[in-house]
Amino acid sequence: MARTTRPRTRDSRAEILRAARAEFAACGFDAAGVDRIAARAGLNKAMLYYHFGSKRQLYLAVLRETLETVVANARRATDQPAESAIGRVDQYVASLLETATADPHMVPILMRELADGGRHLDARTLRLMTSIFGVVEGILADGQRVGEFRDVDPLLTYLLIMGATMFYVGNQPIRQRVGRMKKAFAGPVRVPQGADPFLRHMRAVLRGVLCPGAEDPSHA
Amino acid sequence: MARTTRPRTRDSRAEILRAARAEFAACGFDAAGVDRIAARAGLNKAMLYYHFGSKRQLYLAVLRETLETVVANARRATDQPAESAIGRVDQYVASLLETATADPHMVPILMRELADGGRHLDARTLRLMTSIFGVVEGILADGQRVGEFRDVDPLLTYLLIMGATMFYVGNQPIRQRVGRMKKAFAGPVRVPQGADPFLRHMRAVLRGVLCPGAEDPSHA
DNA sequence: GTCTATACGCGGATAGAC
DNA sequence: GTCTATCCGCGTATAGAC
Repeated sequence: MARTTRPRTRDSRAEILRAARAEFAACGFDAAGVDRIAARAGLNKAMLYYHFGSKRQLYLAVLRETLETVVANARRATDQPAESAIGRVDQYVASLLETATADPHMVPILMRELADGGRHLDARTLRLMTSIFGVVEGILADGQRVGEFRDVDPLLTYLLIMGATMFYVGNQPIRQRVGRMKKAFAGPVRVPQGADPFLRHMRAVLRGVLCPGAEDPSHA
Repeated sequence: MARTTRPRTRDSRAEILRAARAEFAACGFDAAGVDRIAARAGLNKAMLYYHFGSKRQLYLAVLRETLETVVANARRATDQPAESAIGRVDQYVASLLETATADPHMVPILMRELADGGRHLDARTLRLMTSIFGVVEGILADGQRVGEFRDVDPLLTYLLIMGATMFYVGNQPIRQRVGRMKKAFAGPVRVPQGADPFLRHMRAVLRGVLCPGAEDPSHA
């Protein structure tokens, strides 16, 4: 009964959303073209306005879907009871990286909205962003309550994880280009690829700042 | 003799660059308007093309100027001989944050170019980006040589610092908005502001991951 | 629900006078 | 070096047939 859309619209709505995500990721809101979105979706431009009303509402739908995925994955990953609070932090970071890697459009979309100063965010979408922070905050509070964690600032920790992850994923194109033209450069710079080096690094970083007296062997 | 531009152009070139930086930061390359840039500069649109040839070359000039500032400030800050390698890391982070705060257009410009996958970067500008990495790499190599640092990956460390700094600065508008509408929210979330909390946090983070057996009191 | 056709302004870029 | 005037295509959005 909560069927707001009719049963058999084929899936033009979903098709438009898919196309819009790709276009907004590639161009950003202002530079995105509704013509291109419609073409990518294999539909006509008028259908965009029939289903979403405006370019902006379509963009908001894409943004919400993206943030909802991040929140849902983070909650699912961290709700599994782990043996320790730092284990839940690890699960959060891994979930974030996996989400960001699974959809190559996620990082550009979020980075562009950040560069826009959150200009297009309405209250509901803004709450979604704070929900992601809430996941980190909850884990840190738990760890601090049982004395496993130091009293570090949750927002700074949240931004550290988010910034590092977004940059690691978002920098991949540039890293590859630099690696390809490394002829004239002296440095045999090992360029880390894939999830493992990053996750190991972040485990070391977060243990170092969160856990008191951690002289763990995870640095080898 | 190396006077490529004539003495008295008033400073229309510089004025255009200033206006272009603001516009590119606010909109990104594709969505930026040469009309708006010319208007902001108090000049005519044709002057843009007279001085820079194309929108893209103008954008590249802005990008290079930005990156050159980052590199120059980072080198100046870290070339001062410090008592320890970790002290030079602190100086690098502080220089980066100060540069990013001094010019409010820097972070959006760099984040948008990152979201674009470095699409507009030519070889020369790409080298400028690697120069910033080179600064971090040099400090880490020095510290590792004298046994002060662990053998952490320089690129992952570079991305950690850069990502955290860009997100801390770039998130300020959203943080302020969230703080302003915190009525309906339970959490009395302390929102860190200014340079000091961030720099203290980063000092703790980087000591934890770089320095072996650091049970320092900087966490209080 | 899906399409075609169209309104109408703004996009980058250039020509040419002064 | 600086300006005005202009080319021409693409931008979002809408009207209305089927």
